[in-house]
Amino acid sequence: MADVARLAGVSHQTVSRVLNESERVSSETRERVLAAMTKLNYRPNPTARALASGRSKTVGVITFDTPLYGPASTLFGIERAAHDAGFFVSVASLRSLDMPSLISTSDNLRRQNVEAILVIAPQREVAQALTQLPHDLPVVAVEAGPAEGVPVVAVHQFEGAAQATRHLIELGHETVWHIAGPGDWLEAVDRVDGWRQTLEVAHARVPKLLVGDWSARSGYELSADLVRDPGVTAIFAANDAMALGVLRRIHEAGRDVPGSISVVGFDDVPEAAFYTPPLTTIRQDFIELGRSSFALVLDEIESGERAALRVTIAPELIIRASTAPPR
Amino acid sequence: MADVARLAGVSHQTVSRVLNESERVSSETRERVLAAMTKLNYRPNPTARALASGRSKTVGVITFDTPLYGPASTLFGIERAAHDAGFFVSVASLRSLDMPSLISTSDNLRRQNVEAILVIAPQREVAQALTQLPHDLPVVAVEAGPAEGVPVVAVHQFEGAAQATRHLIELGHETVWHIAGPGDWLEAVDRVDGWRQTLEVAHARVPKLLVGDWSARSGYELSADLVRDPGVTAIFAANDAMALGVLRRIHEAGRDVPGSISVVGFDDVPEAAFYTPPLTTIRQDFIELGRSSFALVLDEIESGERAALRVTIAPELIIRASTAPPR
DNA sequence: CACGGGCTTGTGATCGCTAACATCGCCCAC
DNA sequence: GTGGGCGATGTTAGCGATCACAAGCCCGTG
Repeated sequence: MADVARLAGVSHQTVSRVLNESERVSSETRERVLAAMTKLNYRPNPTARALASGRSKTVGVITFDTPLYGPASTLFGIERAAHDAGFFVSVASLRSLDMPSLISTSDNLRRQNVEAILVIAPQREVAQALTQLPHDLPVVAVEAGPAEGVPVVAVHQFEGAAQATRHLIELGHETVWHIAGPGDWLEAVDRVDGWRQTLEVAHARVPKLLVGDWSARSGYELSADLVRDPGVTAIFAANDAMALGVLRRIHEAGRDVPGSISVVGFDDVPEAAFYTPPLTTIRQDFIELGRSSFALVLDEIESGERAALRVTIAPELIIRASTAPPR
Repeated sequence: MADVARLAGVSHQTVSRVLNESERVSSETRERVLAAMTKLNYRPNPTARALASGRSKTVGVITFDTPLYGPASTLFGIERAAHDAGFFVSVASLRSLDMPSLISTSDNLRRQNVEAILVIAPQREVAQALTQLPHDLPVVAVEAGPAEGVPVVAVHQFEGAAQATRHLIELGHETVWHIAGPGDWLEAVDRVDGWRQTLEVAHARVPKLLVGDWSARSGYELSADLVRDPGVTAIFAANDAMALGVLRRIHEAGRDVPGSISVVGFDDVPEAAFYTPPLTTIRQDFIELGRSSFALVLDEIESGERAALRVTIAPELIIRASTAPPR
């Protein structure tokens, strides 16, 4: 920086002003400084800037350690948006889902001078702990979060589940069985609610809830009894992987999809269209989710104000060959 | 830090020494300083450290923008290992796969003071560009990379493809068709080589190569002709998603897997065991891949020496129900 | 013609830490 | 007794930027 200043015949502070696009520099001087920068191939040092200004052009993302499609895609969505805005992304994963772990992870990020923290950890414990985090930094919960205290950007899970259930009811099924995600996941809970309330509105019986762990295996195992029951004609799995497990089980049991049983998933992973049969599911736009989340924190960072408390992204019912009217 | 020094009755430099675990501090003083740190709840500021020392305890990961299972899992593996070693991970994605983009991305990371760069971008262009990167920082190519000049940590693709092909040949198939990944992916190329050479060794005819884009859709579309040919009894797809597309196509064509056609995939995504039928595939341990990659850079960082040029991780053939002897 | 005010630019301190060198005891060997 | 060596600690400069304030200049106005 000193070299640039010397070459341009100005002080280091003027160079800094040019760098920060201050209005208080004459265009003539600015030109001279810019030319010097180019000539010397000068690039500002973000670390020094961060130290002096407290601003780092970096956001922290706290995620829990999973290669699940949703969180991974969301992370990429965030990265993409951050990159476009000239921000860096520092990732930290949660060791465990308790409060101390969240605090210490956020603390680490914080010490790195991140300007905001995005949390992709849609478990109830984490959401709760989130409200306890210091409020000096913008914090946004992505995918799911607490009801209040922290802004949340999420797909409307309730609505998605309702769409799935309604679709099956409207096809003429008497009721719909549900294989839920783990009870400590907020999304799982919302989907259960959407499913249950839709059934109730339709005056349909609410069958016993089955709870899986998002894995195809759990879908496979939990549906063992269901497929033996000829009364079961419609199953809504809380994600595509579990739906896949269900499809597998039904196939092994010699029943037909959708002839004998209809199945709906959730997520619309890229492969869902190629399952046997192609899966009717609820699409979540994770990239958009990441993008919106980043837009929200960026807004908070720049305005200095607390952002809207909830941004909701609409899910979309994708109808494929795994659903049909009951026989 | 000054506060800690004052409270402990020492100079700030001594505090710094304690922080950096220098041997030149008497244990008595160290205790006093540590006590003061605890009492004041002092945490060192990584930014200032980075500025003063040039060391940041951060590694950069360059990835290209994709939610593909492999890269995403690898990223998590790296994060996990980095976290365990007390390192931060800064992620930057590549705008495009050319050299300028790689250079500028690595430059960004570099300015953030990262101590090493891991590149998850197994495309040929990137690998080539990689060798042009400044060598003042440890750089490691993960998943695939150039033949020389940059250390590479990767699963042995050739071997995996050979295992897949051999498995089919040993079952008695006359030959094996292959649906490859995009030609600019090093892994895709290696798999093609493994497939071709295995066929040649077995004196089997080498059928025309089909080239997809990793998506289930491409597998589906490329296999349209194959399934109409009764001579086709074995297909090896270069990843599980494409294999899924193939399974779908075969199913639609009314042929049976594995009765009429055997199919093998690559990756062993968690869902592969639940495809219809469960997919025989080659498992790649992405988490281990990430872990090893980080271990390698950590070693380079700490020793200051250039690490081994290639770390290879063995793939594993997972036999499931999609393969059988030809009728 | 002197003075106030707006625009530009410069000066010095500062962010929180580490590097390099200086200093201070203390013990040992000659 | 004295010089040397060594371990422990302190002092002084940076690292590369920003911030707060000061200063100079030009202009319009009373």
